[in-house]
Amino acid sequence: MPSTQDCLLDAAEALFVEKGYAATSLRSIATHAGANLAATHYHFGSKQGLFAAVVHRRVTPINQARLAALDDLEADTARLDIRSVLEAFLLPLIKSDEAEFLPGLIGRIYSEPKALIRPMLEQEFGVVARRFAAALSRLLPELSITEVRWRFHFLVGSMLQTLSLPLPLGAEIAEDGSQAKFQRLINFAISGFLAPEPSLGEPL
Amino acid sequence: MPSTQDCLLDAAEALFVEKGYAATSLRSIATHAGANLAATHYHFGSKQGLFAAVVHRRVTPINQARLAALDDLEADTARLDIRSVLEAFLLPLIKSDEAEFLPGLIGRIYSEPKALIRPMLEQEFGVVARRFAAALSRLLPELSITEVRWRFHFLVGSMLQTLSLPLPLGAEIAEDGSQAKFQRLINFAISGFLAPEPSLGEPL
DNA sequence: GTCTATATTGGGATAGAC
DNA sequence: GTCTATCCCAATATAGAC
Repeated sequence: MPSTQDCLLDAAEALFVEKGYAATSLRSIATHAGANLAATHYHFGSKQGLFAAVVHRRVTPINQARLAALDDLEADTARLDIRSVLEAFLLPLIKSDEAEFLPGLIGRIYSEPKALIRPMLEQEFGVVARRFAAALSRLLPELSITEVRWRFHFLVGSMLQTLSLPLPLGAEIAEDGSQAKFQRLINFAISGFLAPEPSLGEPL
Repeated sequence: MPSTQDCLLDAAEALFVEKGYAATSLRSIATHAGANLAATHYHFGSKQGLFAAVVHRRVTPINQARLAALDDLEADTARLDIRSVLEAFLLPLIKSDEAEFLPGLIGRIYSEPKALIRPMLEQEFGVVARRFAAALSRLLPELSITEVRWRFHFLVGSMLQTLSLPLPLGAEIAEDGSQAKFQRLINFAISGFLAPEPSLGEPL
């Protein structure tokens, strides 16, 4: 029997993913969790505290897996290439045991009111983003570090889009599995990372 | 002197972008617009109606510009290549006169509760997505149409990420202008589109 | 078309018994 | 640690005067 805390976290997660932060009431969370309204305040202090706990619970193991995979790669430079680094970043998303709700949740994180989420973003992902950008930069010494950061930024955007929408806009049906989607994404991104540095003149 | 309707649309847009749909009250919109609370219901019927009007006002001219640019390209096949198609899709975002609030707004659209926004998404963007995917598919005949749609999907994700966050996560400062960001994005995406079709085996 | 005033509902948070 | 009951406030929406 899961604890009340876990029931609340599970219910809150599902509802935040579906409806977003502001549109989800503590009452509905408590109801879905089979718990009492006051229990949310007892355990998490506030709605914001509950949200932070929900995010932290999922993001922490993912980011640990990412950094561990990168550590492994950097300890064995024979396997270190762009593909392996991108896989170290992306595959924890689909390999994790708890990967069921995680995609939608991470998609949500980016979209909540800035005042609420921007600090969490930097705190939860800042270290990871910097370490992966640095690793990629060493593999792409002909690119400026700024350019590498932007390309990583684009990759994150594609990742979030893939996590948020189950299939491309304008498509009929034909769902791929998560694995296939991520294989497509990694293939696309590798090629993007290998592009030459653009000339930033004004011909737009 | 702008009309009350336009004042309401402007204020609503700014607040929806900043705080999201659910977290924005009609009261605050009316206050910022210098209008009355009841005026929102008179002009737009409901909060949802106001939101739809805000989105439609910005998205329609952008999508018209996109389709017009694509029409021009397809009428002059000498200029038709991947870069020109991607530019036809992306440049209206920064060339438009009203491009100030638009980026954040489009970023928002994707993140609101699915029940509210998914139908609008398909209606506002479905045609555009299909036409651009078809154009790209003709330029990349060696790729399956499914693969092309996915790559376009990744591009849209990168675009939204770029519109939503002003600079890459983990970066210090060093802001590029919009033009430079989009040049980087187009350069990255062209290379991605030129990648060979991936083999979708299971080695993940 | 624009206002005031209000009806009605639902939100987050808390006090205090058990 | 969990409950009931309640406070207080903000929300959307509407009715009706001007």
